[in-house]
Amino acid sequence: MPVNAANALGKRRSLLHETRCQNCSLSSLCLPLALELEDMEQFDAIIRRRSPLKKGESLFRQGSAFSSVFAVRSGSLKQITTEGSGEDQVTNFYLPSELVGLDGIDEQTYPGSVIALETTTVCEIPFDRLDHLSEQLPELRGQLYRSMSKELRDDRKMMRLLSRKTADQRLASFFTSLSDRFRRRGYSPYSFRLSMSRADIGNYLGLAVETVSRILGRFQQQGLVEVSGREVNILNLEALVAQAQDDH
Amino acid sequence: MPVNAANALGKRRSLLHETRCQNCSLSSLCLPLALELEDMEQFDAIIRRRSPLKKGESLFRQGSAFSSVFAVRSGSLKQITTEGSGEDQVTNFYLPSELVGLDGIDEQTYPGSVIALETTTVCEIPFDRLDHLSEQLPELRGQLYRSMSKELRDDRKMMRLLSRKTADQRLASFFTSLSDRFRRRGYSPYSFRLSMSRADIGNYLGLAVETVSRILGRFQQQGLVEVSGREVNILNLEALVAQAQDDH
DNA sequence: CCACCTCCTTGATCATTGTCATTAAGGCAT
DNA sequence: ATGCCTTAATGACAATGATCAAGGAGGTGG
Repeated sequence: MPVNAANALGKRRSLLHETRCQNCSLSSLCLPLALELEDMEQFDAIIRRRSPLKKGESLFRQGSAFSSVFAVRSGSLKQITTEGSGEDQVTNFYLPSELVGLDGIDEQTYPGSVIALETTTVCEIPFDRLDHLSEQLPELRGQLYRSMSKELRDDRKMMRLLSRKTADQRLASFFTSLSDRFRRRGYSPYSFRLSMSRADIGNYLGLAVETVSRILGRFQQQGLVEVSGREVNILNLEALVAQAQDDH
Repeated sequence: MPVNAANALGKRRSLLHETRCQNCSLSSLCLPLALELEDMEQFDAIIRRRSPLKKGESLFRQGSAFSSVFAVRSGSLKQITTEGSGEDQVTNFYLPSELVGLDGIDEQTYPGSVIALETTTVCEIPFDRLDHLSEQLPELRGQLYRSMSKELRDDRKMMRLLSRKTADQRLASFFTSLSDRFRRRGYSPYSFRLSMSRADIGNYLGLAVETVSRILGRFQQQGLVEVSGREVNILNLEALVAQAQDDH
């Protein structure tokens, strides 16, 4: 019994340890990044931890009532929006530390479904409490503004990609952007695993699956990358970056 | 002299009248829309009025330091971003009551130049003062969040348009969207003047100018619209809306 | 009022990428 | 392991929209 109790305590402590912002390895990237320890505790107190999502499970569905934004803790997700009877459209991929659901504030419903691409854990941040806390914590407020602003900026990049770049440039951009995001998160920028399918990539980039396949093949022949299934090895990042630029 | 004084006073009053949020015809659409009269006065106090921009003049240039967001009071503008040695990309058009510059918060520089398409007046809202005021006025804060969220949502729509819609659907979407925005602002949704060139439209929609011209011609033959130069008459809005949808 | 310059239109041709079809490979459950 | 079902690769063909070329319209300044 004492042993069990000790175990239970240990478990609880480790759980607690894992799930506090102060101890989170993402704290330098995530929403509370600008907060003092004391303030971070306040922020920490409004967070709701979720049990992990399994691959394919949805965090929320398009059209459901907006209540929270979510910070990705581990794993990855995609956002898909369905319009009319039309086909789904992948509008975003989310990696750890990124904020999901900000586009639901305006109309108080989520404009797309967000689905786990692998086993994924998120921190749920009830928006009304976040807003209220942001009243007292200017740094938090600023970070929230910055997060939204950054997403706007990224969207502009995406629009440029979709309206001006060739299929090759799109794929190159996709890989260099992923590489960069991994680098920022402390992972290898050269070697990673795609958590999304070719279909997801194509849909996101406005390309047919076949085109994605073909170009991946071409990139391999050119010695830019080495792709085996979903494992990616970037062999020549420079060249890939150059390729991604739409000025030549 | 007394006459002159009276004139001057009259001028000043009318200027004052015109330039206060309470009296602004856009107050039901603009940032302070949720504010009580008393709060609106506070908001009003931080606004800086700008002398009108002439056609082609820029509100700010890409890369210049971020300091303010701007609410369009009259006229219209376009945002263009230049990347590398690549061509310009039109990323947005702004109509009265819309907020310009929100994508500059994150990196503290404006990610694109914003240029008047006609004689245009804007209200300048210094961001630090806006942020500070938003601490005391939850409604203002909420409206700011909503504005950014709406822009994110609109961006998703644009991405969908760019990656999944045909040229015809893009043009149809463009017209129905404009129509709707004019309607909300109390103008005719059927008859309006385009302040942007065909080149701007094409660039924005990811199409060549020639394609824009051709499709406009086709729309006229089909009796959907009547276009003469930059004057637009929508003859069959229903059909145009149907055309804009990407499900058939 | 004319000339010039920009903006717009229209036609012909070409290229990129999508679609269709088929095969191969990989993952998961029985 | 075996087989099924999903995912990926590759080839042939077609289509949408870009590019190139040239002419017309409209507006602005001399």
